[in-house]
Amino acid sequence: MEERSRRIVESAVELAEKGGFEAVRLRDVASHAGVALGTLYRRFRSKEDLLLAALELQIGKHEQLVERRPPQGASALERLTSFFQVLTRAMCRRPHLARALIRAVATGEPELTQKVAAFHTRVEDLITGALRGTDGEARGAATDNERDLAYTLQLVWFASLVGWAGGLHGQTAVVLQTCRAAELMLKDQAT
Amino acid sequence: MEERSRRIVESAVELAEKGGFEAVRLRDVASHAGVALGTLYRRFRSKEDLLLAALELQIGKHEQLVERRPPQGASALERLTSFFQVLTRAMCRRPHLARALIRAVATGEPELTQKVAAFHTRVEDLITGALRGTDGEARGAATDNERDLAYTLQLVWFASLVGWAGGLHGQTAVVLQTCRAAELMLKDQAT
DNA sequence: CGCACGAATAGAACATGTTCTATTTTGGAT
DNA sequence: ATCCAAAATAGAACATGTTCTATTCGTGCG
Repeated sequence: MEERSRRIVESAVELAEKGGFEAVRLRDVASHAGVALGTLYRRFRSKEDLLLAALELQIGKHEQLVERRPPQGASALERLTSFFQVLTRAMCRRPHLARALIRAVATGEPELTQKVAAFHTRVEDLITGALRGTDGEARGAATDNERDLAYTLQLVWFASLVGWAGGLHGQTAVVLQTCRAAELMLKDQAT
Repeated sequence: MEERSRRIVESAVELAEKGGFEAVRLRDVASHAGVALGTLYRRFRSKEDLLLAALELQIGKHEQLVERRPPQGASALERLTSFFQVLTRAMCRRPHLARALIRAVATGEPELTQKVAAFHTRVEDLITGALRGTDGEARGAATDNERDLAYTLQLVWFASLVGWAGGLHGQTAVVLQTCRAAELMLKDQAT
C-alpha cells in the first residue's frame, strides 16, 4: 500500500482503538494523517471502505502469525479450538477496534462486496488450514466435506462475533459457540 | 403497540421496502406518519431502534404463520429445510426491507442489545420447534443437544443472511448453507 | 527552463441522523 | 368548566459523512 494510504489507515486504526466506530471521524482521520479530507476520499470510497482496509491489514498480520505458529493439536477439533481461541483473542484484545471493523463488514454496502468476500475467504482459508493440520497426512486438495465444514465454521464464528460486538455475550462465548459447532459437525469423524 | 408508534413503524417499513436503509429518512418517516420528528424520537431511540421494531413486527407475523402451518416433514432435517426455505423466502421477498432490517440488527449499538437478543431468541425458538416437530413423539423440554443445534443453526442462518444482504450470494445460497450446516450436525442422528 | 496536467489542499456546501427550544395541544383530576 | 402536567409540534441547531470548488503543488516533458 502506498505511503499516504497507509498513514490514513493507521490513523483510522488508532482512533478506532480508542473510541470505536463513531470515534473514527473522517475529518479527524485526515488531519491526524496529515492529509486533506479530499485525499482520503480519493483513496477510500467511504468510512466502511477505510475500515475494511484496516481489517485487511489485521488479517494479514494474523496470516503471518499462523504461518509462524500454526495451530497445534493431534485432532482437527483440537487444532480448530486452538485456532479460534487465538483468532478471537486477537480480535477482542482491542474491543473498540474490533467492533468498528465488524460493523464495517456487517453493514453490507454493495460497493464493498468484493472486499467483504475477500475477508471471508481469507478466514475460511485459515480455518481450512487448521482443520487439515500441517503434517504430511492428508495432503492434496481439500475435500468437499472439508470445504463445507470450514465455510460453515466461518459463518458461525462471524455471527458469534457480531453478537459479541453487539454486547450479546463475551469473547469466551464466541470461542465456545464456534467450537461447539465444530464438535457437532466432527462428531462422526475418525480423527 | 400504540397507534402512533404503529403508524411510524409502518411508514418506516414502506420506505424501506422501496429504497432500503438509506431511504428510511427519519424526516420522511415522521411526515409520512403524520407526526413530528420529536415524537418519533420520543418513541424510538434511533433509526436502528425503529427498524428493530419493524423486525419484531415481521417476526411476529412469521410466528403466527408457523403456528398455522408448522413445517412438515418426517425427519428433523426435512422440517428444518422446509422451515428455513419459508423463512428465508419471507425475508428476501422484499429485499430492500430485509437488508435494512438486517443492517439494523448487525450494527450492534449497545443500547439495542436487548432487542437484538430477543430477535435471536425468537428465531432460535422457531428453529427448535421445527427441529422437534409437532407430533406427540419427543415432548418435554428440549435437550441440551437440541438447544445447541438450534443455536448454531440460528448463527449460520443469520451470518448467511448478512452475506446475502451484502451481495455475497443469493437467497438460495442462504437456504443451502443453512441446510448444509443442519446436515453436517445431524449426520449421526437416528431420525 | 517553462509548461501542462494530474493530484493535493483548504474549505465551503450539502444531506441526514440527532438534539434542543419554545409553543401548542391534549387528556385527566378537581 | 378549569387547570395542570405530560406529550406533541414546528422548526432551528448541531455533528458528521460525503461532495464540490477553486487554488496550489509537484512532476515529467518539450
